Amino acid sequence: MPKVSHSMMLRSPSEELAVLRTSSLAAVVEREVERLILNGRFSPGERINENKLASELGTSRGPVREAIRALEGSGLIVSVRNRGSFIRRLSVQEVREVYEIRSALFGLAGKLLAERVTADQLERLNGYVTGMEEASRERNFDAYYPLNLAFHEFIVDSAGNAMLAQQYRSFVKKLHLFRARSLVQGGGLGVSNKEHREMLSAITARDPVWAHEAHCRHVVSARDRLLNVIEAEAGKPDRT
Amino acid sequence: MPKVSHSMMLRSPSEELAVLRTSSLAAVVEREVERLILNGRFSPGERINENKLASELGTSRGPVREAIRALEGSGLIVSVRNRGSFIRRLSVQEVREVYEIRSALFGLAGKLLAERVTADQLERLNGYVTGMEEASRERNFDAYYPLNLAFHEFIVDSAGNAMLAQQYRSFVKKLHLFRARSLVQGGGLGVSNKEHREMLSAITARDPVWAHEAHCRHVVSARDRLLNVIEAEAGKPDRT
DNA sequence: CCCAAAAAAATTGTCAACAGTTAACGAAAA
DNA sequence: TTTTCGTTAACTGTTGACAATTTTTTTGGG
Repeated sequence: MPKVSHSMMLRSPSEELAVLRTSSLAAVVEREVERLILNGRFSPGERINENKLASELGTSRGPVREAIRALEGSGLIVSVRNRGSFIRRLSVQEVREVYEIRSALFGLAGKLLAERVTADQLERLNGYVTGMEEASRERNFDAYYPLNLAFHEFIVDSAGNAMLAQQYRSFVKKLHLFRARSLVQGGGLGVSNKEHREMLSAITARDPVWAHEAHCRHVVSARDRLLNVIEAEAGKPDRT
Repeated sequence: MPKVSHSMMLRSPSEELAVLRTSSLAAVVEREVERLILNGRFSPGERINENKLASELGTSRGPVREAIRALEGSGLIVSVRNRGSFIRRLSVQEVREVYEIRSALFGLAGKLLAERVTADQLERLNGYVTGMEEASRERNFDAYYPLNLAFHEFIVDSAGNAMLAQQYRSFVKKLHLFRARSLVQGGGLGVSNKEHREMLSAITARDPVWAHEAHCRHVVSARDRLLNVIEAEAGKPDRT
């Protein structure tokens, strides 16, 4: 009896079977654990109990261990022999490192996109940006964030470098491994919109150097906003 | 009885045990398989036989499967359910993608290093570059390549971003997944030396923008050399 | 001789059991 | 009361077995 379906995305039994035919149980467990991490159901530093997880997902420990190793390979989990596997916890320094790398990757995406962008793509990019500006004016955060996410995804997906897109996503995921996940995507709507506008201008102008500059800066400034908040928090320790 | 030691780096029995106490068998297998891939004992596209590998390394299939999943997570292996796991094979397009990313990462390393380089580090960098120039004059390839490798490693390790260093290495490893591994590190000693000189100058000048430029260009030009060779090979198909 | 279907072998996917290690708990001594 | 030691429980590491699938070989017909 596959308890899997309970805690997973809803799927019809036939679909469930179709998935099991092409991807191993380990792969299913891997996706599920990643989801649990990204949703915050697993917190950074938390230990993963193989037995518990296996019975919750209705499998044995074998596939669970394989899934854990896969996630370890992609940097979301850290294992210590005989002690267990833990959700990776990023220090402030490591968050800084992630942003530096992400900045370089996103800058590359901007540059590549500027060199190859099509009219259709420009139109869609414009749609995202004006949409975000509108949502921002209306203080409609629930509309803003999905648009913001889609905008960034669209850029890295349109750059013509699949590995780059995958790596970029991998580093965005890593930011969920910081203790204060909620702070990461916070703040600075007005500033962001201005930056988005410039990115769009650079891409529209098909200017790779400018686009690289603008895209890099956008991530760096997101990093600075986050570090400022962290520093502010460090000042007034308590409150939780 | 651990047949492991045969195919691995030589270690005394006590050391062997010390390793086994801190790293699981799966981790040992993972390192070993990675070594086999990087040494070319496993070729891109080749299938990995779990039973065979397990008995060769003196373990059971469990740790082997875990190791395979870890390597899948870091992008060296691809698995298909019920068919097996295969050493990943990179297309020319994917090689191009790897170089683009590597260029961005190495450019970042150069920029960061230019901002924080110490006198000691400058001296060592200078040593590498003059060493390579000397080896190049003497046509001493056996001396050149280790120096070249150490030079690049030293740069990414000194940039003050551990994750960047790890990622950079990961992408260099991926280049071994191209069918013609041997071509990857070939050619262009004179040109490389000129580029190395400029990189050193930019770092010495502590000029982040220049260093970024120079480091990026260095990787791009390595890519172009490789792509030229590939194109030349495509012209005259046979010979193997 | 070649092709298709069936049988056999090989290989992967999953599981349950066992061994070894670590962590938790409680009792005895300082 | 605190600390230390020993016992017990929980958990991880590894293995071998079994089930399911794919690949190879064999066999029979055209």
